[in-house]
Amino acid sequence: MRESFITPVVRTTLTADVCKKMVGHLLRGDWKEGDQIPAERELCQQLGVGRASLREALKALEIMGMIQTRLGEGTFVCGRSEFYSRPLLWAIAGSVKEDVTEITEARRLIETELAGLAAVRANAEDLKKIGRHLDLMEEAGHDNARFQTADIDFHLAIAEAAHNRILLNALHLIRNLMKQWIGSALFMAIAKKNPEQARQGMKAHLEAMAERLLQVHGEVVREVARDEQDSEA
Amino acid sequence: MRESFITPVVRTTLTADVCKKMVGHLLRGDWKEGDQIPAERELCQQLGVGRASLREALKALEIMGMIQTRLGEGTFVCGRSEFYSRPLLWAIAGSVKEDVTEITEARRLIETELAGLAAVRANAEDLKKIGRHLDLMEEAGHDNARFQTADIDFHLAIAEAAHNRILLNALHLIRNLMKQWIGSALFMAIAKKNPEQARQGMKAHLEAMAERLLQVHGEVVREVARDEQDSEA
DNA sequence: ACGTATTTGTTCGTATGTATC
DNA sequence: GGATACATACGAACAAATACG
Repeated sequence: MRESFITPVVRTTLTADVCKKMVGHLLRGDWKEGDQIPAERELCQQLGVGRASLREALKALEIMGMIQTRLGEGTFVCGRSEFYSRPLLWAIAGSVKEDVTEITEARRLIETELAGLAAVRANAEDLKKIGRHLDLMEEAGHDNARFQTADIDFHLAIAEAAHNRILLNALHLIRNLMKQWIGSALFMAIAKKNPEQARQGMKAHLEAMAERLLQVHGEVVREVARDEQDSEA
Repeated sequence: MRESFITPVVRTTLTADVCKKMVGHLLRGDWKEGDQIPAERELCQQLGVGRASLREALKALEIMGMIQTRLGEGTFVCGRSEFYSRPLLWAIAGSVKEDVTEITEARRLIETELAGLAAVRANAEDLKKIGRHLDLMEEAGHDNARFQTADIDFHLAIAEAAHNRILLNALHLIRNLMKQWIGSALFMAIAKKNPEQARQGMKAHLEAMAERLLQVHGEVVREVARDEQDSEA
């Protein structure tokens, strides 16, 4: 059977096709998180495209956070959360330095609600993880570097206990803008499965940090300005 | 004063740097929506990089929906909504049913809170805009296309009245996944500056839409599956 | 209607820096 | 240190589509 119409030419670029195909592989699970995907030159042959076209697709996927290439090593598959949040990061990149108060507000909202969800949904494993990070924070004492790392993990554990990846990613984004501490009352509230108390606990701590954040913001602004000068030169 | 430590070497690729710089131009407004940006070879010289590096950055931006290249014509700047929604399409392409639930939850949270903020912060101009879109929704009647457009603008107007760009952007991203209607009770609550009533109003409407969204999701999955078959052939 | 210049699409060759063993 | 594998980056060249005189 033959088509009587001339097939309408759909103009697609090789790069886009390759991109689509690779996204398919990634989402279908042919390439799993942490896997190393074939080398560039090998992929070229398999796909039957030039190296430049492949690299353009690869770079696009990397900037979107789906894969990560390490010089001299190869290309590896990133986790889902990474690739969900990366485009968001680009999207808000322009508004970041504009207004810290808005970010603070957004964070307070998201984190407060996540704490509430966590209080309802956290399972035994979640609680164990949260408690472990809380211990690490205490152990860190006045070692600021260690404390911050533990603090970040602590917040992340709570967010994970809420079991909502979208909000988790949103928090991921905002988190990088602020380093801060948190008390133990919050953990207790979550452990006791008291959503309202958990919300209030988180809220109070975050509000207490708002002032300190405004100070930090000054440094961030200067840093950003310096970066732009560098790239401008 | 000099640092006694060796500066930690930060490894960045040329492509990423170029990408960053161009995003800066786009967000800063040097290149506006619809504008044609300089030709590839011209940009190469201006930036002092090879064409491959530039093209990799360009392709990444195109796939993210920030720019659009047309063969034989040039490269043009896309609108904001385009570049907000594009990454989501990639992300959603392989999402499973549970993701939709999470997205719905995230949206309910954000939009609910935005409504509450709007009730506190909306000024006269905001209210006028919200009211206008509400009128358009009523005028649309059973014309679904018109109704949806008006509805989207209506939600957007409320979000804008909250005066928080971070949350607005987040909503922007999520909004494209869902088309739905909203009643007028919400508007009244906002006009009356009643935050709690506004929150409840928005919440009820969004929850009512959750079921319908799960139906729509089935269609999306089928559409994506068809696209993949095409690209496989 | 035709041809030319411009612009993106695509490939290849080559040189270099980096990580692993 | 050396060998190997890999990504990084540049430049040249040709193809394809479009715009413009």
